[in-house]
Order: sequence, then C-alpha cells, then structure tokens
Amino acid sequence: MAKFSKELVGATSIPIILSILSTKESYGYEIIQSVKKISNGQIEYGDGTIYPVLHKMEKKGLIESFWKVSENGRKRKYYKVVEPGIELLKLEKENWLIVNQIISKLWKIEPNLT
Amino acid sequence: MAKFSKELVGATSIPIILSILSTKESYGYEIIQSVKKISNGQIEYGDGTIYPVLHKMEKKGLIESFWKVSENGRKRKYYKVVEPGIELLKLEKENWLIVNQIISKLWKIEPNLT
DNA sequence: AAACATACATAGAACTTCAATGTATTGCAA
DNA sequence: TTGCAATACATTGAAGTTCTATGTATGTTT
Repeated sequence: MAKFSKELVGATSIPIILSILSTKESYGYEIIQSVKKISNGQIEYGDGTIYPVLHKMEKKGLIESFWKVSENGRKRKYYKVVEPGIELLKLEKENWLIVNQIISKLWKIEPNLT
Repeated sequence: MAKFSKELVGATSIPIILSILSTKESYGYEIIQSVKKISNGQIEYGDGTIYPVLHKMEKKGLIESFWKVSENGRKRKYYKVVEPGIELLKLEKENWLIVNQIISKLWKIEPNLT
C-alpha cells in the first residue's frame, strides 16, 4: 500500500472517511478514488483496508449504508454519515489539532491552525 | 489515560519518543514526565504504554539502552537514539507533514509549513 | 513503619491491520 | 466472441498492537 506507517494510516482513516462522507454520501470504490485524488496518490486504500473500516464505522453507528443502482445497472453500497459520526469528526479534528501542536512544538515547526 | 484515541497515540508515540531522545538521552520515567510537560498534560503515557514501546524500539534497532546509577543510588535504564532511529524520525516527520497537509486540505484548514 | 514517589517489567484479553483471495458485473480491446 | 481490465463488495486469518492490571524494587517523606 502507501508508504505511510500502518499506525498513521490507522489513525487517520476514520477521520478522512468521515470528512469525505460529510460533504456527500459515497460508496466504497469512490471513496478510495477520492482519497487517492485528494492526496495526489500519497494515500491509497486497498479493498482490504476500506471495507472492514466502513463496516466497523457502520457497526459503531457513525455511518449508515443503503444500496443504489447506478444508471448502467451497477449496484453500489452507499454510505452517509449520521449525527454520531458528525460528533466524532468534530472531536477527531480537535484532537488532531492538539496533537499537531504538540508535535510541532517538539519538532520546532509552525503548526497549522485556523 | 489521555483522551486521544489509541490510534492517534499509537501513531505518534514513536516519533515523539524519538524526538525527545534526539535532544538528549533519557530514561522511561523521565520520558513520561517530558511528554506530559510538553503536552501540558494532554498526553500521559502509562507504564504499560511506555516500556513496551521502548522495548520494541530497541528491538528494532532505533535506540540503545544502558544502565546508570544516579547520585542518590537509584539505577536507571537510559536510552539513546542511534542512526536508524534518526533516519526513521526524519521519515516520520516528512510523513506527518504530508498527512497533515492532506488532512488540512480535507478540513479546509490552511496548513502552514516551514 | 507506612505511605508515596520513583522506576522498570510483563501477561494477556481485546483489538487492529491488510494481503490474499473470493465472487460478481460492465466496458472495451483484440 | 473472448479475454482482460476496471469496477464493486466481501471476508479470512496470521501477525501485530494496545494498555490495564499486576508485579517487584528502592529511595524519600510523613
């Protein structure tokens, strides 16, 4: 997969997916494409990564899924974020900013803040 | 422990410890105190967190340990970072900056990088 | 002497990761 | 028409990770 450590991937996959779904509902394959595009190819989730994470998020009540048929007849499992997911996303953002400040202080670089 | 998710803790513990050890050699208990101080109490590693991570880092050849006796007779296991650890720290920094930019773009926060 | 802080260690239950493998369907090139 | 690639979702399980709980030990303070 990508060059990032699995720890970093593990720590950011849910926040990233929640962010994408908070702008519009999407399906697994498209989410993979979105992340690849947004990261200029730096992050590339595999099937074995995205689907278990989506299933876990749904099980945790962060997102909901529903099937749709596209215009060419293709069946897709769409996901949309629900309230608990929105709340978690806010929390993840706050925490990320805090940790980023700590790390920036440690590394003597300017943290990015609003 | 702290309020951060274990994923975020897991993704940042090694880079943070490497950073601390890159400024001066230290021992477990002191590293815990340093991190707590730098983060204003936001991050608080427990014994069960810090020692397994230090052992893993040593096993991976990132750091080396040696015992010292302090002025009051107390034996302490000091750790110092070695070349592979320096290299990994550079990599972790780069990756963190990249991921931070991706996340910031996603969250519409202006990243401000050196 | 007891309590607390300091100091290091480990077990193991619970959880996580993701490559490998699977099934399925549509579009396109040969 | 066939074969391949892209699209699309799914699951297993080996390997790894997390961290509470518990342990031992020692110096300092009460």
